[in-house]
Amino acid sequence: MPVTIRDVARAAGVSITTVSRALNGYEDVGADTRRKVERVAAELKYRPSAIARSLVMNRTKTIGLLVSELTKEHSGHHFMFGVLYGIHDRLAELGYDLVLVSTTTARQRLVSYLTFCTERRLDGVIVMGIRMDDPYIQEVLDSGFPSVVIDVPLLSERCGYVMTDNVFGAKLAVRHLFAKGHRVIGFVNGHVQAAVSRERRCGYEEAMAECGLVGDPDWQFVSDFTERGGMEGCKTLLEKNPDMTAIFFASDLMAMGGLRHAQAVGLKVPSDLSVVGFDDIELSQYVTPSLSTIHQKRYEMGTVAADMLVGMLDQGKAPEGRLLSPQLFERQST
Amino acid sequence: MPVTIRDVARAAGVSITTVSRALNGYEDVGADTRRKVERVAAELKYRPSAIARSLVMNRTKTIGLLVSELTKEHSGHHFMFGVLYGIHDRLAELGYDLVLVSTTTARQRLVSYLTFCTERRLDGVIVMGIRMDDPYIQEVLDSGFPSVVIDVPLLSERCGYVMTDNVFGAKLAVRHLFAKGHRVIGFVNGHVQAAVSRERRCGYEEAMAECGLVGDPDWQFVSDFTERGGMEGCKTLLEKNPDMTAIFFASDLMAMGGLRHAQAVGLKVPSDLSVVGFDDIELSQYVTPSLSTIHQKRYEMGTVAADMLVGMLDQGKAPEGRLLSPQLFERQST
DNA sequence: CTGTTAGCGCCTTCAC
DNA sequence: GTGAAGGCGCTAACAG
Repeated sequence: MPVTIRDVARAAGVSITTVSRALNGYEDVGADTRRKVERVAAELKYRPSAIARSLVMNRTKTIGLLVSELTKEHSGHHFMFGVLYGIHDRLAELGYDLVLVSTTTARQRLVSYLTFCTERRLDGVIVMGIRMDDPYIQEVLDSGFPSVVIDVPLLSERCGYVMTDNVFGAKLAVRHLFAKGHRVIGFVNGHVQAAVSRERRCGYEEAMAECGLVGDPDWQFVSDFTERGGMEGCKTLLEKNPDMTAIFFASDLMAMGGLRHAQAVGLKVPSDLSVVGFDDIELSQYVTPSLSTIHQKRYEMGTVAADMLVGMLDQGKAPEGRLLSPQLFERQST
Repeated sequence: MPVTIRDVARAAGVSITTVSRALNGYEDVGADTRRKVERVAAELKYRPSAIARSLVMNRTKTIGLLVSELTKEHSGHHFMFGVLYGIHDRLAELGYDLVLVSTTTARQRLVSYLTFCTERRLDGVIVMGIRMDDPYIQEVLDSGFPSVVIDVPLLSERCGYVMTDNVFGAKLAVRHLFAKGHRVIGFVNGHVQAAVSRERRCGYEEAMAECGLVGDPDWQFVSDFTERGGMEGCKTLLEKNPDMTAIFFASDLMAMGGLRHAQAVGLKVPSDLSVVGFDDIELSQYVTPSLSTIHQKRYEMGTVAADMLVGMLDQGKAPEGRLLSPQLFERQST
């Protein structure tokens, strides 16, 4: 039904090839021929079929965003949205489309990510919000599909990554609490399957050591990034360590749980207990007391990931590992 | 490079046609032929090219999500994410892909939505977060592109819509405040370009009349859905009407601004001033005092929109207008 | 400079 | 039940 290149060729009285060349900016076309073709194409409202082009060029100019747990309610959403924006905006600038690929749906649990990507002939993928132990994701990465992973340090021939410098971020948090006079500083971490958890823990321990504080295992609690988990972590740490005056949470949502617990047991924040989160989700400005936290550059993570992937695709650049510096945002909870 | 249907045919010792039929579940294929083809296809890890199929079938099984203002910071995000999830999940179940189409980027400001949709040969579009007066969007809707619009009541041959029953929602809010004993109830609305604003205003005025309250124009303020705008609206209304004891805001974010202003001028919520929002964004549970609000079924709006569009596409169903009932969530601010 | 000839990978009549 | 053509809309050699 739509007007094809053939229609334009006929109307302009030239061959299909010439139309193709004229419209794609090739130099070897007569100036007036080109003008005529352009005029006719415009008059006919010709829209070249990206599908047909993809078939012959063997490139779809489309990249997939692989996300797991893209469900109604999930603790990682706050973070992922920001990244999504960055990815989308930059990809659009670079002339790439973005299709969402999630694994939450019944249908997609049957077909692997890899099948999906291959069938759609995606040029590359950006992976986000996926646990390191996800069986399907490994398949994609092993397949040599050009990819960039958010928040997991995986580097190979065709796979780069971008993440926040979590070690540094955790150090910022601990140093801040130390500077505020705290000496018994707890740490509530996220689940072990997240690479960021390892790094944040590492940063916590290193910073504690730097500050000359002994690291007691009882000062740490492994949770799951949820608010409920944060409450539990806060409760446990305070019970085990009555002298604890500050806790660093590996996510804002967990810190919210911490604030809630403190309130429940009548502890004043920040005077009785100081709290630092991680992420700087929007919520953290709004709660009372507002939450001091480590800000991650979400949007920038997205643009960097998009740039890296397209660089690999269009310019054959090598994938790399990029660390973005986080920042401490001091608010009322410390 | 990837294995094609021809490779499978050769390896199975049958024709391309037979492979196609066997793999696509046609009946007129010998039982053992089918088994053999399936086995060979699996062994070779054959992945049919969605691109090639699209070209010949003239259908991409891809729908576009048109969003404007998909920027780093925007007041509508909270709402749009929920809808996005619903759309994506349902579309995946139905075998459709979702590509994001936004207009924020430099490149896309040059090409209209319509051009984009046509070139990608999208099967349909879902439109969300777009002002009614957006010049480009009209182009898409006029073009007869199968579409479903979120939050704007546009109904035509190829265009349906889904939105919350905003009139009813606003009434819920006003009735609730009335039931709490308030008689001077203000209303801070969003910008006029949003269809929902008209409806919420309508619901406010009708409910006021139902309650036997005279509607003073000074009780209303037209703002812009932002927190800052909400602050301003709250301030203005209270200055003009010192006896005002309750305000209904057309969005939670504006209500946040209201809460902030109240706090700034030393008004206690809810005793001095009661506040009701609209949307039930996540924030509203976390602020202190937590915000009473009109809950919108965001995820469901997405699934309904996806169902409607695919119904039009796959079953030739007629587009329709669907209203979803909101709910009052009573919290501490009233 | 421009047209002709081949496909890209797949589905679909139409014969056998 | 199966295969042989033809073509979806476009680009890419290769000739002239």
